[in-house]
Amino acid sequence: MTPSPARRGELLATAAEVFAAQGYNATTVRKIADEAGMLAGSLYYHFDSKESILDEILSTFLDELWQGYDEVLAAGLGPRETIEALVTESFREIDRHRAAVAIYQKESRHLAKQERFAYLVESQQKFEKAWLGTLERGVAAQVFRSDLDIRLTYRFVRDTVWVAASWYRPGGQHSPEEIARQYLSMVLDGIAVRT
Amino acid sequence: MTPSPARRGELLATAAEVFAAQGYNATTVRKIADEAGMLAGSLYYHFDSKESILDEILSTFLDELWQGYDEVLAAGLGPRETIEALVTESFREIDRHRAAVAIYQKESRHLAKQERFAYLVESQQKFEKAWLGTLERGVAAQVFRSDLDIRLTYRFVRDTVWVAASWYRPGGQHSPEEIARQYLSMVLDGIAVRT
Amino acid sequence: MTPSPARRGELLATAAEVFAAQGYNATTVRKIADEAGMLAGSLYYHFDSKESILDEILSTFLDELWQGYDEVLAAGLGPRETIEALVTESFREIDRHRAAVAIYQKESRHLAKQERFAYLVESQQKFEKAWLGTLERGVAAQVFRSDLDIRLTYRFVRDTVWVAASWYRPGGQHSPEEIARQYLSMVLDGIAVRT
Amino acid sequence: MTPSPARRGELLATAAEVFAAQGYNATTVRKIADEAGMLAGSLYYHFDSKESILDEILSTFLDELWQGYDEVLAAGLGPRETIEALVTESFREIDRHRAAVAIYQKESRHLAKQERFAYLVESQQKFEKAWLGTLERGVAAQVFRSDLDIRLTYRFVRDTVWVAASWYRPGGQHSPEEIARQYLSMVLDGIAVRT
DNA sequence: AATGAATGAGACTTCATTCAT
DNA sequence: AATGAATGAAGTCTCATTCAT
Repeated sequence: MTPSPARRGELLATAAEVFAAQGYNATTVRKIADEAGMLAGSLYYHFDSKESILDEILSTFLDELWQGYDEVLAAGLGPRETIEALVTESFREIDRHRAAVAIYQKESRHLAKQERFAYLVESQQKFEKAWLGTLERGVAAQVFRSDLDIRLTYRFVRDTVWVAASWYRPGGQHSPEEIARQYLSMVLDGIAVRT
Repeated sequence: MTPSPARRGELLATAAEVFAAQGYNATTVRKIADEAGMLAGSLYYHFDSKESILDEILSTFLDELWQGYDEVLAAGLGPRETIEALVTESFREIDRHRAAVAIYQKESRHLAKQERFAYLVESQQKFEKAWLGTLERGVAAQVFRSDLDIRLTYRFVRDTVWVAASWYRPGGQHSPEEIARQYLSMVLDGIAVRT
Repeated sequence: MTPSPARRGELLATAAEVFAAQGYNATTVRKIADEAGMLAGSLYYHFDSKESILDEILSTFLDELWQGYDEVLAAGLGPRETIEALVTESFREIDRHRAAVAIYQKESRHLAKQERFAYLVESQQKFEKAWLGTLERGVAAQVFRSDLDIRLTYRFVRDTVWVAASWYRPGGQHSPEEIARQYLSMVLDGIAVRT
Repeated sequence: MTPSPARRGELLATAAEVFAAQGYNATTVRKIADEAGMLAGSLYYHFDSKESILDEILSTFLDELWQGYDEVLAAGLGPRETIEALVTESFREIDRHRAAVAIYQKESRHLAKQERFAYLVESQQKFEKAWLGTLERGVAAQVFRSDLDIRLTYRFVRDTVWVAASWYRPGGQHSPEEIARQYLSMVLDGIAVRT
């Protein structure tokens, strides 16, 4: 007999998978229910609405993400080490919450317009502050190049990490840590051979 | 009986803008019509269906993209120069077809399942062949690092370029060529200061 | 297997209150259960259906009402005294069954169409016979005015009494008997000062 | 070819009729559409929602009602004449808007809780002020009896008039003015023969 | 070229009801 | 007696699409 919170969790995972695969709008509540082996109406015993399912998926993910990030940011590491830790943590989150990350990527921009999803905007601002700040510290400390537009660099690093969610499959040949290592190597040192 | 091509073009541009901002599924035909200053039904004088609007936006974009790419690929450049030319050309396309690129990014994966959009799959395959091939040539020629997983590198470079469409605004402070130059600098040489 | 009659009675009272406040159709079985401190499904241990709850509320009320009315009608009073007694009895019923009366007022018309609630029609016919008959006797006996349309008078007196259920609150400053006295005074003698 | 406002008006009248007959909640949007000879979805070309149909029915009715009432109240009549004019005006409104009045009677109490229908509360307050005030003036001027509870009298007169909507059928044997005359006669002078 | 009105399929949601525990 | 979870029918609403004008 599965107790209630476990069932909710299962349903959320199922829903996240479907949202990620088809897009939130293109996903019907019936599709989720089918996947969960129940009727569409039955979902409403567990959740208020389709939107609240989405909400719970995203907020749960962001809560966990920030737990990891905050720990890193509080550790007092140097700029380069901070970037390395954040990227590694990010790939771990992608590993754990692949579906949620994919949804976040695809939907957050237009969801952010809604009152209910205001926390997406907040999160994105904290995000920017953390990364951009670290990069700036690194430039000041002459760890990162100063000849690049810093905002461009920020976007480059940020995108570089998160787009991975669109093709990443948990249980593939590379562990999240290995992918992080290679990504960091490219981002930090480039793909060209040094001459 | 054939409606004026100029009007069609305007309507396609309007539709692309709305699709990019809200997502294809979340965009109603009425929203497009509103934006174009007409009623929803009137769009059907110009187009067969909502889907055919999307189709025309994407295929027009890809046609132009491949015109540029094919020219680059036919020029007989070295691997590094080819990558540089492809990236630059890509940013030019983003500049010209920002909305179409954004739509492509968000929707191509699930559209590709439909017969009608089979060309998206073809294009993506040609794409992979061009980039991956160039990277392999580069590794062989000892221009690019050989210690990295080549598919990871491919995804890294590819995504890194195209996600830019999600934040790029034509007419901003950097020209597409300038952005390309900085991106290339990061991708090729990394963001870390050389020691 | 028969649940306790006391619990049934409480639940019926609770349900009646909610039906009266929100209307039968607008009342969900869950709302009743909430009010009773149980879950919706649990009501079905006590009752067959939502409709049977309504049925029991109304039929219980009408049974009691007719007990009182029949006593009055059997007492062999004169027409004026009969009207006085019926009105007084009516206000006593409103005092005892306020919710049921309010429901009856609002829902009886369309419920009457259903087989199950045929007794509402019967009751209404007996009702009309009792009141209209008494009024006619009164006109014949020159106790009531003969210059008025008798059906209009009937409706006037009937409605005037029962609508009171919509604002009456048990335990207010006037007893049912006092309200009956004032109503009768208005109905019989009018509100204008005699000249 | 019926121009748009006329069509709206027809649909509103149809909807009002159905709402009055079956109750707002028990009325399905499909029933209204059937009655209007269209499909359920088609109603949404003309109206935002089922609720907005109800809103428009009620507010249109109240607007017209208050136009009539305000004229009466501004005429500077004595208390008895004011009551007579208000009652007559009320029966005229019942004649014109029978369905709307019936809906108002049945639904206004619980609708009033919603923000959107706040005007029902306002109207009801103006209503009370107009009638109660007139009655008080009449008592002071010794035109109405002073031995009755004035609020009871107010409810008596108010209910007396409006419940008529529940049985009134336009085009019956009595004109609204004739019904008003008889009601006023009962209310003012009572139904008992004077001795 | 465009409007106004409607269609019809299908979406999300509600809710009375059932039933194993 | 009551819970927790689910069913299934039905309800409101949305939206791409059609078509006479």
